[in-house]
Amino acid sequence: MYSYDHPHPAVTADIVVFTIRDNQLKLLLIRRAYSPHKGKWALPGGFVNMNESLDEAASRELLEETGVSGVYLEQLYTFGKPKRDPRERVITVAYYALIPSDKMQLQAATDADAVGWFGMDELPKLAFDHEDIVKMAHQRLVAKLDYSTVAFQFLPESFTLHELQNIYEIIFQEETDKRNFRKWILGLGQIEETGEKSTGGAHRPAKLFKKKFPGRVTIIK
Amino acid sequence: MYSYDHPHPAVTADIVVFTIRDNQLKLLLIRRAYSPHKGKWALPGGFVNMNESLDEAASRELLEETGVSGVYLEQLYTFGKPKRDPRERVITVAYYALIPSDKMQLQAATDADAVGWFGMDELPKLAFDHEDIVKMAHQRLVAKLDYSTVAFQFLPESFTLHELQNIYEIIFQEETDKRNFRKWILGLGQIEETGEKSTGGAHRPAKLFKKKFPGRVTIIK
DNA sequence: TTGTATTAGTGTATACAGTACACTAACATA
DNA sequence: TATGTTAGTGTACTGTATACACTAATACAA
Repeated sequence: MYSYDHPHPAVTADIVVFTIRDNQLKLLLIRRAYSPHKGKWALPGGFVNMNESLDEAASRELLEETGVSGVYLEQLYTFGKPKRDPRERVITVAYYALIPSDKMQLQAATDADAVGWFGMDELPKLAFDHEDIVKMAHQRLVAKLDYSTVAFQFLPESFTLHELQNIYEIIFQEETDKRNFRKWILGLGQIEETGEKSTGGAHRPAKLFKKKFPGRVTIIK
Repeated sequence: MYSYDHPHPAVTADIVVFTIRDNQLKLLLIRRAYSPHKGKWALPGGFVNMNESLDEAASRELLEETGVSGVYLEQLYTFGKPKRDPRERVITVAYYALIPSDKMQLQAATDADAVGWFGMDELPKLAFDHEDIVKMAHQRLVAKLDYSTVAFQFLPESFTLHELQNIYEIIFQEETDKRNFRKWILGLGQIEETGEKSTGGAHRPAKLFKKKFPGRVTIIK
């Protein structure tokens, strides 16, 4: 039992987990096992412990609920309307995470029934105000493509220029000229050839590239 | 006495209040009357009440501690390292506010001794981690000048182009070409002539302008 | 082995936005 | 009426963004 002389809200860290799969921007959701909103889909997340920072809480929850660690994670916004949660006053510090396509299989580490990936245009009805959180995360992601290298966080270690262009086209929902894209992306000076070539397709093999600064998200222009 | 079956942090809303005065970007600080950090300067702010949203808490605190209302206020970031406050776990949802020069006299509404405006390059040592908060607010402000019309929030109802240019130069800390600035700012289509002219100077009077969408901050480019 | 389907890879011309730059206009005051 | 001070204006140049079409290299099937 913990007592205070003035009322305190509960604080959670919830995470909007994005990945790209099947040529779609997808979102990880968890089906709630308990009331309120039992059976509805919701963002992964949970209470912030007293001895951990907000960032730590977010990455711990991400690991616990999805099995993923070491990915890009950024604080998004804090949501705190009084009646968000019917039980008590809950303030949610929302984060968003970007999972590269090759880390995706880790998703199997969790109970498959309660976890699902949903395309942005086929989202189910969400618990609490999680729809607002998702909307804001999506806006932030789209905005950041314009002035940073966040998109690279969806990439595996080595990749073709076509794969990278695909990521931009999927998120922006519009096609880009191939030559202009290449000129631009190479001009950023953030990627370099590995020397290897892609293999397998019934077509000319593509040069493989890698990030010059893997963990880092750079502000461009 | 308020009891919970797991520990809850306290949540505050603190505000970084900017204005432009004496050709400087200035910050409002409050001298702490009580321990901890008694006597040190700190950001205005306080606990979020259980029946108000975070935005409401921020604008209430702003009003209570500075007498200012109806100004631009935007959530900045949430700070929650475990030992930020020596008393208990405190999570601070930080906001920043922009005060137009003509609303400045309202500052006199508060206890003058405990309140002060400080230029960004003459800040005193701050309580808690408020220096981090200020730094981030300043970065956000500078960044937003590039892609929005936030700077207009420093303007009074009518203003000259020179005054507007000054705001940009002060925040960016660099001079701009007059003709290029005018071409650019008029091209945004966000301001229009009032028909009036400035009066008083020993020089040619300047046309006065007003914002087309006063409350609104537009994303540009 | 040859043909076909498929993706990889490349350059140039044009439009547009950003930048550099200097003089005249209108007022207040001495 | 002369002087000091800020307001106001246009053009040439530079660099970035855009539009656009063909050849290269592989897998596979005939």
